[in-house]
Amino acid sequence: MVLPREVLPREALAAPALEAARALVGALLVREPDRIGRIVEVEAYIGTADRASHARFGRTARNAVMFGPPGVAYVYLVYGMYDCLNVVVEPDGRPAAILVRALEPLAGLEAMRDARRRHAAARRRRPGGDPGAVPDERLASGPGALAAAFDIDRAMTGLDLLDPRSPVRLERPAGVGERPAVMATARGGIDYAPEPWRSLPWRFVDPGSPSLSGPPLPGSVGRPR
DNA sequence: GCAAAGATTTGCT
DNA sequence: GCAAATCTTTGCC
Repeated sequence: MVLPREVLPREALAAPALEAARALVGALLVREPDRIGRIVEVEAYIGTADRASHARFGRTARNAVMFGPPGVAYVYLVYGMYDCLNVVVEPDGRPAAILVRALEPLAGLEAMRDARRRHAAARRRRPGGDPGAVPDERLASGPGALAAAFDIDRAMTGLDLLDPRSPVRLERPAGVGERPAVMATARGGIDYAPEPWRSLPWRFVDPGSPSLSGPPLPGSVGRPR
């Protein structure tokens, strides 16, 4: 991208999870050598009491990194098919993670399209559709699609996303940048969780983005995204 | 050791 | 709007 960038400061992610989540909206996800996306949708999963969080069973082999220091990647496989990228937040010892649900593609769109096609072909079950045919702005809309477009998988769990040498990094435009307006809504895909967890407004989006996943925002016009 | 369910996506009815 | 695809993680016997 044209503008100068800098790695996100770790303090922004050591903050309480809801603050860290807001700070991630508008940040950049960089995938070496050529892919960049602007984060426009995230969800927070906080503590062992959150009945929607993987940390609700306490510390296990899978979620161990959630209990570690902030800025580290936690990638898990969902429904046996899709990898999902989380950013560990809050200080060491407190289990919290932010699920990165959607990006606005900024650079490397062809690489994203190729990666989507490659991952779809690997799951050679269903004939028909071509995931590489989605419009540019939807190449990384949804956590599974995002991980596919950026070639992110479970082997990257534990990777420091704030290390300038990491192949996947969190950055931001350098200098004094205006941050986007952020809207809070309920999290999705957690019908298994009881109230109040199911309805907590722990999903944060840039409401102006054409790259959001899921149903239309409350109050938005019924135009398709 | 086995059964159940899941932080999703896609295509078809 | 609904259901299938797919396999790891977790819980319970």
